[in-house]
Amino acid sequence: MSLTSRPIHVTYAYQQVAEEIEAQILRGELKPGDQLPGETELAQMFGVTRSTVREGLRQLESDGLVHRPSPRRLEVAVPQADQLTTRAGRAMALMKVSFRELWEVTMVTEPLAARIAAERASLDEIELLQGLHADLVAAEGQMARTIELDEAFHTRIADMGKNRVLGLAREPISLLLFRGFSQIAPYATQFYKRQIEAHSNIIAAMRDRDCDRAEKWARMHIEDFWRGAQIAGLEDAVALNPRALS
Amino acid sequence: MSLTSRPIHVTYAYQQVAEEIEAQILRGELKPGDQLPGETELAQMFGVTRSTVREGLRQLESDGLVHRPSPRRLEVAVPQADQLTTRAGRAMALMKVSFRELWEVTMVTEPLAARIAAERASLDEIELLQGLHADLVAAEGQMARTIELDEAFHTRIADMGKNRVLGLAREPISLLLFRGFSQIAPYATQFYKRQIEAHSNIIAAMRDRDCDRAEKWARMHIEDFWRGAQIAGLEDAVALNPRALS
DNA sequence: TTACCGCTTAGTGTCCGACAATAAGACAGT
DNA sequence: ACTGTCTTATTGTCGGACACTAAGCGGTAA
Repeated sequence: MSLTSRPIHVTYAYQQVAEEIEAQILRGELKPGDQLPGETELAQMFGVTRSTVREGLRQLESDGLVHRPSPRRLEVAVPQADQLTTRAGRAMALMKVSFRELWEVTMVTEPLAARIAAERASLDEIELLQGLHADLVAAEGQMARTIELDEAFHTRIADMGKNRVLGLAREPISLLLFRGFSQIAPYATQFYKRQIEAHSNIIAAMRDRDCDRAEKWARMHIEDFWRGAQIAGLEDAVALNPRALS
Repeated sequence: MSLTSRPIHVTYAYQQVAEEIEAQILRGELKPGDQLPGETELAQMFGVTRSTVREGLRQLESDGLVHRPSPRRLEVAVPQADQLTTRAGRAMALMKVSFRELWEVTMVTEPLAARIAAERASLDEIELLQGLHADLVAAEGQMARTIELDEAFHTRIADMGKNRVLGLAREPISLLLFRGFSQIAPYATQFYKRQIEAHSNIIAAMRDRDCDRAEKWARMHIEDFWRGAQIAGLEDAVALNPRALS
């Protein structure tokens, strides 16, 4: 007997509060920056206790839909990318994703990022990127710093393409992947040179507005990374959560 | 004058509760499926009231780190992809991302998905995909159903590649993009035929384990989508939140 | 024995009331 | 107009309370 039973949806009061406010935000009745009534008032409005409202608010807060600049102000939040990044990164770490999985995706995101950056970046932005690259060159030998700067370099490129979807999608992935570099660096000693070469070429290509070249160098750069992972024998190793390292 | 001010981090009790439990999960001291102590006990452990514990738990709950199968059981959750999808989709909708942004990324994710699926999918999986395709063919003319099935088709392909990172990254994007198709469909009448053709060819390529061909057809398929958007003049239109349509 | 059934109980969801700390706004002084 | 003080509303936290129900227990029946 197959009796199609939809799991009944018991909605607790605090959930309803959260959902109602969420719905209003999603429908645009509440716009980012708008201030919400105080807890007591909300409690009255919904006909529940303040405790109940609070639980709902905590949920919305951690959903990133509302936000407290100060304990006194409760306002509709503009969605924060880093919130999502944290969450996605955590999820991937808990899922124990392998470097291979991360790499495969990075292998398409970074070239795309380089391509559209080459197409759209302003000269100022390219200059800033150059500065970041200089820092990276100067940091030769310091692994932790190198990783941090490399990651920043790639994120910057992604931002330059002015594609927020790409930014959102790639950030948690590149975070995990590049951080993981600390595990492979000891095995890939000549990686630094190749990295610098690749970065230089990407910048040069961007100066020339040569999308194809920028894309190609980005791809080669990520391929190099993979070679390092192969040498280190970490292709199917699990990427660690950056936040768990502290 | 640039005075580097780190924003002081006032951690309220409920936050500390949440953070402490989160840390234990991330460190692996608490593994998915583990049951947590009751609220009263937690309150004693942390030396706070139950109300405070509850607020912390609500936060963790909506973070997807813990989860209540029944009100009595509070256990460490295995991260749910759909939670992240919802959140990311909401964020993108609120950021008012354009079809162009969505499309640019989809243009690299879907071909990748097709490629690795062609490489790794089992014959059974390909068969199942074929079935999905048949449903889609049968649904000709019904836009809503077509969109739904198309979306399912692409998601299925992504799953077949056994890359969870790709799955996580592409899902919210494709959701927004394909749902958006309802806005362009009226303008792209011959799209259905091309869609079916593309899907057929992808499946055929997968049967032959021809990664390149699978990738190529996926790319063409997504390109077609873009042509539709161009005809409809929606390249820079804002994608609507699917959840806001209800 | 195993399977079923009602009872007990611990734990949740919600409520109420309270209090110290403090941010925000009003107000006054220069 | 700017700065400093005062008031007050609101938050974070507390403690206690109660109805409801899921889970475990023990007893009964097959």
